[in-house]
Amino acid sequence: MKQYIEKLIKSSFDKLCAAGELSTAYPKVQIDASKDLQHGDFACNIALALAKEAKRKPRDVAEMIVKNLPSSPRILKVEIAGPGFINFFLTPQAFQAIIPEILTAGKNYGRVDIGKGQRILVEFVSSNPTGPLHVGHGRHAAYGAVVSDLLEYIGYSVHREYYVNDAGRQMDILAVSVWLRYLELCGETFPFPANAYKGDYIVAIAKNLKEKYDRNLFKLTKDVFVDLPLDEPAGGDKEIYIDALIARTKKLLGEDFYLQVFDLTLETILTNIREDLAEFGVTFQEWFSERSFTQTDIVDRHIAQMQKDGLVYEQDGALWFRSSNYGDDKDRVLQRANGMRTYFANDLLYHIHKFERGFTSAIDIFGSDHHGYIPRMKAGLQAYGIAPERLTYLLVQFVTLYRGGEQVQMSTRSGSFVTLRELREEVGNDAARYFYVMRKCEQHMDFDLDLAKAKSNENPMYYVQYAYARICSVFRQLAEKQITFTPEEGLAHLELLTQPQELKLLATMAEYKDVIVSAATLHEPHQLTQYLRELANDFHTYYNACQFLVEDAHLRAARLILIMAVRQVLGNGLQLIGVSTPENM
RNA sequence: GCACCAGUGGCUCAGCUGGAUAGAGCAACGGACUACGAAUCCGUAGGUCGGGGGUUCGAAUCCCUCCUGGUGCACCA
Repeated sequence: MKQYIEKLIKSSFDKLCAAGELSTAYPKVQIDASKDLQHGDFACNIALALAKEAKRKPRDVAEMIVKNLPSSPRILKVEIAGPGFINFFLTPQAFQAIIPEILTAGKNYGRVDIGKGQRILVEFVSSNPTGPLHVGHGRHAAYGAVVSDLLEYIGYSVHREYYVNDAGRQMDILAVSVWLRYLELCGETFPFPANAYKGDYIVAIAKNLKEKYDRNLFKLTKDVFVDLPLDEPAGGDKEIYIDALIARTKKLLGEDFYLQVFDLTLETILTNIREDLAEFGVTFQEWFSERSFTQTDIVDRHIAQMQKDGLVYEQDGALWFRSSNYGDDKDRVLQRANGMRTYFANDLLYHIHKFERGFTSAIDIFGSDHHGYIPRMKAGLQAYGIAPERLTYLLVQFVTLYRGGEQVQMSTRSGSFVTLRELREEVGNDAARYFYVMRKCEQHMDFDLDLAKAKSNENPMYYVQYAYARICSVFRQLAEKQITFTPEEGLAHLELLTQPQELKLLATMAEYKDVIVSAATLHEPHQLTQYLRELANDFHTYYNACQFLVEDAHLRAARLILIMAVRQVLGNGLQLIGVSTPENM
């Protein structure tokens, strides 16, 4: 409808230009659905935008535009108001036309083709496989999934990717943690390292290890801990201590056995993460392994290329990337003095590789604590000749859990955290999905478990689902009362839909496409939850104001076809955010 | 110290590519079931949009500055 009105305005504008009344360029105009019914259905600000350049009063410009508007069966009247807004009042027919459009498109109502099939890579969650997903990851998962689905809905070809950090020191600490628990299961006792992973899942993996290998991986405690530096509780440094312990473990077990422990640990945790996400309705096209990527020669080749291009220099035995030439605060190390590549080096090349794989753009959904990382990554891409705008960072703020009015303390290392799985079991997938995307991503989220569990009417998800179920219930009543109804009957009498509540519902439904496009392009799923609440509210209001199953067969059919369209839009929206559409509750 | 995000009714938030009287929900108060589900609806009350400057026809929105909260500033990942 907006586009339609814009066309009318453009036509009037062109006419004025041709007549020499106006000589300015067509400005950026805004056409918005009015908040206040007194301001009509849509308002346009073109006169205010033009006034300055045309050197006329806004209201005069508005008058000229209105005078030259082509007439249309969809426009009831046009008024000039306030400082120079042009308000459009639509005819009921204009609203009613939305119903056949919705019902014809069905599940695809709302789909548009803005993306034109462009390939876009969305990387999200990418949590280190060092433990189960917790509630923070859940927000990333839900948000990333909905953003991806929305982009797909507007015509992009979306590739959802999980970057598996299966290399590096954290993974070694994890493997050692498991092995030490294994030793305990073999009957050894010793103080557990301060910096090791302590969650129950570590013990569970150790049990598997014990079952699979019995005592084949066993080493005596005294051999493991002999001549190690002091751990933190003893006054030492926990980082130095754990590194020494990793080296000792590798030495005692040998490379093959160490890898067995490592792989079993990784596989167990990764499988758990995969299943957890799948149950949450979040799936990926690709699980991209850091380890296998860094084992290729791509990384070395790219670093060599950067050296050749003069983007890199050597200092204190390390290899530095001149990121400060590209807007970063300082230069960054790619290769440490000990010959090891930094995480940044691998990650940068991974991102370059994304574009080499043919994606026109990429989105990274990261925790907001990574914000400082963005400039160096963009610098790296730019240095490589990849326009930094092709990579978009979406930063997701933390989730704080409240239970019994108190903040739940969370720490991955100490193992005291609430997992996504626990959350899903407590509040259900639907509520979790809905709540996670209800807030814009950069907004810090307080998640009150008691409230979410309460399943009271404070939960906006129930409100929307209830509207859907209520409509289903009406159609069940229809069957019980053996009233016949066909969509054709309804479509034939749309002109009977003239009640204010009916026009409001039609107007809200007509906005759906705009909401989808806006939510998708701005990566703001909360716009959709907000919209669904409004549509549900319009329906509930209608429900209380008018009866559907009335005597008059024509009116009845028209009303039924209307709520059928409402059900379609509610269903499409709920599906997009990954929430079920129960026919009764 | 530098950087990023946030600061809107009692609470949780929307509005932020400048637009008409700042919107919802919850909580509070008052109403509506002999009708398709009252898990609903309708109404009332409640706000110096963190403070102060500026830009302009117009600022919650843009600029500057200050204050508060969170986060980040490794040859860790």
